[in-house]
Amino acid sequence: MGRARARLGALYNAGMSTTIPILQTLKAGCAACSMHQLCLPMGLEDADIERLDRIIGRRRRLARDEALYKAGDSFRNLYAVRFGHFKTYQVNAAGEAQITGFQMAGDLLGMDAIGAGRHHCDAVALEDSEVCEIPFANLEELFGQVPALLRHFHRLMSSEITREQNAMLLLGNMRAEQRLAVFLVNKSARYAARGYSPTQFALRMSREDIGNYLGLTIESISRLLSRFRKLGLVQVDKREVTLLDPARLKAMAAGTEQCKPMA
Amino acid sequence: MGRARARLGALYNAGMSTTIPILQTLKAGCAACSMHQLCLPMGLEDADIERLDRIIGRRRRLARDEALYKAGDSFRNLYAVRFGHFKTYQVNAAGEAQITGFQMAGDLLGMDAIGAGRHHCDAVALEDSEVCEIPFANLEELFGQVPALLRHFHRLMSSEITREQNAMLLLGNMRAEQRLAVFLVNKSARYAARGYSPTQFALRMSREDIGNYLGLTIESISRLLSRFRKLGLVQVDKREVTLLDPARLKAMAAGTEQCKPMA
DNA sequence: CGCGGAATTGAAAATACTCAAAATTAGTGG
DNA sequence: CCACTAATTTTGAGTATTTTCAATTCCGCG
Repeated sequence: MGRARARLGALYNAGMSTTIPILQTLKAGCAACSMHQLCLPMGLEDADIERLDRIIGRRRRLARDEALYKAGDSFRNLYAVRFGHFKTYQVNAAGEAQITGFQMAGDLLGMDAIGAGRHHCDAVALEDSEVCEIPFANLEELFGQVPALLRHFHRLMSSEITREQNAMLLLGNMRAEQRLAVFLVNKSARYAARGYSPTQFALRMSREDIGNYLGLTIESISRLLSRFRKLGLVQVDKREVTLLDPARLKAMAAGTEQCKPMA
Repeated sequence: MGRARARLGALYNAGMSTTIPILQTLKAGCAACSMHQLCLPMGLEDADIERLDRIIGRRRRLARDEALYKAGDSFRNLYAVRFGHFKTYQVNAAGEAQITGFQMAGDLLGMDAIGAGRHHCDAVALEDSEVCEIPFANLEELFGQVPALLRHFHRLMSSEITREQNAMLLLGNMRAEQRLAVFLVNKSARYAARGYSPTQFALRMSREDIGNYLGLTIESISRLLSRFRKLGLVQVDKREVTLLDPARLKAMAAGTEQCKPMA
């Protein structure tokens, strides 16, 4: 986690993480963004989307393993993921990390920093990604003029609270097997909401990240995936996952069914 | 948890949970409330506190074990705790609960319901308590007129996210001993912030509730408390706790120190 | 072709859980 | 106010799930 060094120069070099002029020119705004049904502009009228567009800052591209922000950075912007995937994690006094979430296109990053005016987790790209920078001060101004925007923002923050309460439920009283089922079913639903296949998708994160997020070790994740595979619940090829029995997985996620390790 | 029936008629009868006329008359508003430095009106000017006062609904008293709201209830109000203590918990498909937080005077309840317009956890009084009902629709109106209020509200929601991320860290990668240390140190800090002793306070919740919150069993909590007691870290009498070695407890909470069970 | 990170698998160990019983405390009714 | 009953807490013994440690294997990439 903390030891993950940015592997620059894979597809993008360090310079790419700053704004690319040609993209600025091509910038089409929220209305044209495929995520505007999920993201901050959701439900806004065209005129209001326009106003939102005007305050949105530059786009930022991040190479895999590059940090969008780090704990301790002062808070100025929220970020909307345009494409790619991120993880956010907190590091405790002993230097161990806990991943608190995985974010994908349409998700908003940085809301936890509003309270203290300072980020207290790291946000790192899991693959080459792009975000919209949303200067929070400007957004606050706009809230006064676009009530629908404010209301949606509150819904987003509230949903973030709900998401984390669900994570507490998972970490607090589910067995390993159920945790992984919940994880897979969740990912499935999130891809479905974005128009992708609910049964076939790529995990963007390492087994270690999954384990960390679910409060388990990498070995446990590996063993569980093997078990799920042997039971015909999933098909796994590297990070490509196919859910072969979504119904059973959902039942396991709900806790109404379980699977024993085979003899 | 789910089986806890409201034990009415202890100090207050069922009728007390509705508004008591004499209290309405005596109602002095936020400015006079001892919690206004921590609660929603924090940092507001007198004139704005006045405006906030005008939208605040009735006060509600709750007897021990009485529910302020239940999962599924439609969301209309936020609640500010005036005195007493609450727990919020979510129930999963299998009927098991996970306590997601303990709230005390000055805390705001219900923010997680804004997103869906519906509560998805139960909030239950741990002792006889009182809350201010804050109609959210009115609060939203006021946001447009009192920017400082909106800003503080955002800080509160954001802090709620932060709190839950810390809970994830706790549940995801701390051992039992460290979890309990964090719990005690947290309580200590929260009482200190309210002007009470940081070293001596009453736990308002059962061992079962503590265990549930920390992702441990009641037996583990009991054993850990015994161990802490034998090591001279705390003194425990029923639910009365005295922190005898706060420094050591803080070190344990931070993960820089640990204590083995004695031979 | 070989290096290195990531993932898998196995065996042993540890932490926390379950089950059970006893002790203590709180609540209820006489 | 006391006694009885129910609920909560404590403690013990045995167990289970998950971790830890270790050894391979797999794969991408130079």
